[in-house]
Amino acid sequence: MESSTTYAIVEALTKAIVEHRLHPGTKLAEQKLADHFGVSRTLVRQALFQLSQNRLIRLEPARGAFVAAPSVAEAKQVFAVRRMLEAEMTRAFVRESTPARIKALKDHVAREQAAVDRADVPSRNELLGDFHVRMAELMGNTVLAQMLGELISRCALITLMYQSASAAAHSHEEHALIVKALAARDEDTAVRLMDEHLLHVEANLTFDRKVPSNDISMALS
Amino acid sequence: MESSTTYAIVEALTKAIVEHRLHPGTKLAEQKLADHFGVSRTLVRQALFQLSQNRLIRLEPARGAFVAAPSVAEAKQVFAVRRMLEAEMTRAFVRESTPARIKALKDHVAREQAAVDRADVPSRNELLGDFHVRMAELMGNTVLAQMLGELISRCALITLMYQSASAAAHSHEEHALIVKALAARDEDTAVRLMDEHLLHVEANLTFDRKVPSNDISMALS
DNA sequence: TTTACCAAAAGTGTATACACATTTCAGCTT
DNA sequence: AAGCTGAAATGTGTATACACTTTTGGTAAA
Repeated sequence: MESSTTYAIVEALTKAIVEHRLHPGTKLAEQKLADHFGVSRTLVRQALFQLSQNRLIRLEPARGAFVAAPSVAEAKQVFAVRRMLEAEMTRAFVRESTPARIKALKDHVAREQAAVDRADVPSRNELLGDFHVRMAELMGNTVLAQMLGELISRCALITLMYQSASAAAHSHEEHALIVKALAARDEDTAVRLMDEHLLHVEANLTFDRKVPSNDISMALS
Repeated sequence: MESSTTYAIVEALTKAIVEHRLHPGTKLAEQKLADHFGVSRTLVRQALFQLSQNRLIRLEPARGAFVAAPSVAEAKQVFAVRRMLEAEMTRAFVRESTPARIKALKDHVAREQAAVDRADVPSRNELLGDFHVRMAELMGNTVLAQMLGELISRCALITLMYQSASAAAHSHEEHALIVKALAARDEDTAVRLMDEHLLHVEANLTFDRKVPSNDISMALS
């Protein structure tokens, strides 16, 4: 089972949704997508189902697929869970910290810095989200990493793209501070900084709604 | 989109897997399942894909679907994440506790007691797992509840069914103690009890492997 | 002008067909 | 007897067909 074609469709749609070329509420008609990708509806349906599991789209029975529009309440819940998870993760990170792990995080923050400097918006957003996943991965807990990845991508729609440039820079600085505290093995500070960081990101979300674009091909091309 | 027929297939297979009528490693051939449920392979494939997302089965390209066999390492990771999440959840529960929420948990524990008393194994196992999901639901955080539900079902294969009767009774007693601490608004005790409870459950897992049964119809009937 | 209705168009839900990959197993070789 | 080979059988991957539902758009009645 499992086709890489389906995966390519999922990736393309995910990118388009996260980058807001496809606005929340936009209908994703199967045949149109099939034509665009040059495949049958079968593969498109598989991709749509997968995207629905990632909460990037909603599937309505007999009506079709629509780009999701996560509510404010849902975003708050996601952040509440992230704070729970990441506070403990940070604590565990300090306790089991190794030079290699610290270095890996420092490298990541350096890449963030580079992306921020050259105003590379897509890279910047991806790296800012990946910081958190990277921490989980470094802990060697793939389940945790996947879970966090899910949570983050779930509100990528909101968190990543609705963030302003200054908010992004702010996020990056906070990541740097967190790494500094981790390196110093200052557990309480690291945990506090992580918690505050997530609260800041949450507070900076903007929840504006835009008009659906109805030209899917244009958005994907 | 989304068919209730597919859902029924997912439920039936989930039940069969969790209750170990289908052993880890068993191949789930699409046509056989289709015949058994009286539908086409289309719906079976949808169901299998969904089950693979829940980690109850593995999909191997061009080879088919097999009942998953979570490794010890994976189970430990799942429990590590659960401890993170549930420690914080317990803390939050105490802080935002209300009489209604306490009562709901007490009722749940009473139902557990009943199931344990009448040695109703399926109900007992379901209720023991649901205790944790119930707490999340009571917090009003559906995202958290879903996430926990996912984690729990992910290792339902291991946790629920490989538990002995005495371990189940032990779990139930610990739930009762946790609720007691919650009712007393004793945050530290509640958190500690929850953490210990999860460690106990983890410690009691048995990781024996059984021979695959190759008669799917029999297992499902 | 607005609302109600119905037929055509478009779209989803499921089954089936067929191409291609994997597994199985009989027959051959060593 | 054990191992290799290849053809048949089995099974998955994708496309297509068709039934049924929703949406659309136009016409007629209020």
